This record gives sequence, C-alpha cells and structure tokens, in this order.
Amino acid sequence: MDSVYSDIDSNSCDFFPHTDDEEDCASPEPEPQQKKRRRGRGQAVVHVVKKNRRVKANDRERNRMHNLNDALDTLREVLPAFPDETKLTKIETLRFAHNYIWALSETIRIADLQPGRPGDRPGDRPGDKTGDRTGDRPGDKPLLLGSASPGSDACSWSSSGSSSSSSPSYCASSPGSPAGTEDYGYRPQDALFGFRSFVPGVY
DNA sequence: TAGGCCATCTGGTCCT
DNA sequence: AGGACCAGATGGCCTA
Repeated sequence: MDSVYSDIDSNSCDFFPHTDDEEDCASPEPEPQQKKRRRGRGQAVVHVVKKNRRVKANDRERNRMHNLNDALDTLREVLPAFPDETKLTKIETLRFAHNYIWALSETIRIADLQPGRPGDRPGDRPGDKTGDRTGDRPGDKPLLLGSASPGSDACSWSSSGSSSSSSPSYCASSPGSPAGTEDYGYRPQDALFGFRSFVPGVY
C-alpha cells in the first residue's frame, strides 16, 4: 500500500513536527523572541540533502520490512494450515513455528528412544532426504493435529510487558523443552494442540 | 466504539 | 558517510 504520507513527503512538517524540516515549518505560533531565520543557499542545499537521505532511508526501511514480511509468509507456508485458513498474525506465526519445531524435535527424540524403532528403517531418520516431509502424508503419525484452530494466540502466554512476565510456561522457554514438561507425559502433539486453543469457544 | 494488527515514518545507534 | 537495525509514534483498517 502506498504510504499515507506519500502526498505529504513534500512537506513532512504537516505530520511530523519534529523532523529535520522543523526549521522550515514555522510553528503555527512562533515564539515572539524567535526571529524568523532566512535560509541561505547553503542551508537550503543541506536541507535538500537531508531530505533526500531521509527519503532513501524510508525506502530502505520499507524494503527491509517487506523482506521481513516475505520471510514471515514463507514461514507460514511451511507451517500446518488450519481449517478456517485464518492468516496467522506475525506473533502467532513466530510462536507457532517455535512450538512446531519443538514438537518435531520431540517426536524425533521419542522415536529414537523406542526399541526397534521405525527410525531404523531407511528413510525414517530425521536427516534422511529420502523420507517424506513430516505431515505431508495423511497416514503419517499424527504429529500435526490440524484440529487446533486459530483463535488469538499461539500458546498459553499473555505477552504482558516485561520479558520476565512475558515468559510463558511454554513458549519462551528453551526450544529444547518449551513446556518444561519433558518427562511428565507431555506429548509433542500437545504443543500443537496448544496452539490458539486457549481461546474460549475456539477449540 | 474500543482494541488488535499492520504499514509507514522517524531518529538514534551500531557497523562497515 | 552511508547502510542496517531497532524501537517509538502515528494513523488506517477490521472485528467483536
């Protein structure tokens, strides 16, 4: 979308009273003692240079954010989709990805612990390129419980302010054990079940 | 209408 | 010096 300011660029003081352009933007009621300074040619050049730099910086920043959003979209694509196809918000995407990665690694870990594990078969090892992507086949072990439906949050935390308080029992802990429940009967798929499932009426 | 999410602008800081 | 990154501010859009 075009910037709402695109029409304003030529006179940013309308919207950004504290910009470099401040000097040109005589405040509505200039202080009495303040004499209006006339800008000489040199100052005008400096002003134009500054403004150009700002415009370029804005452009770069916009591109940077677009790249970030593209990466986020790419991430959304590899995450399990949800029935109602509601697009995950940015924070939800990140939290869900975190949970998802953790669930996958837990699944691998548990599979490795099992005697005569299926992982002994070629193609079942985590790094085995011959294996299908987990979750691609309907018959796969139900790691991905797509029944978790979007609501408002990817996990059971409330991002309330400080980093300490925003440390959920689940999401912000180390990827190795997001829930801190490693040997308490916690199943990897619970990580995905937990997704957005704390919203009343959603799950 | 309030609240959530988002895009954009902006100035500061760090890095090359 | 200029670019990358970051966080704060602002305003638009959408939904409950």
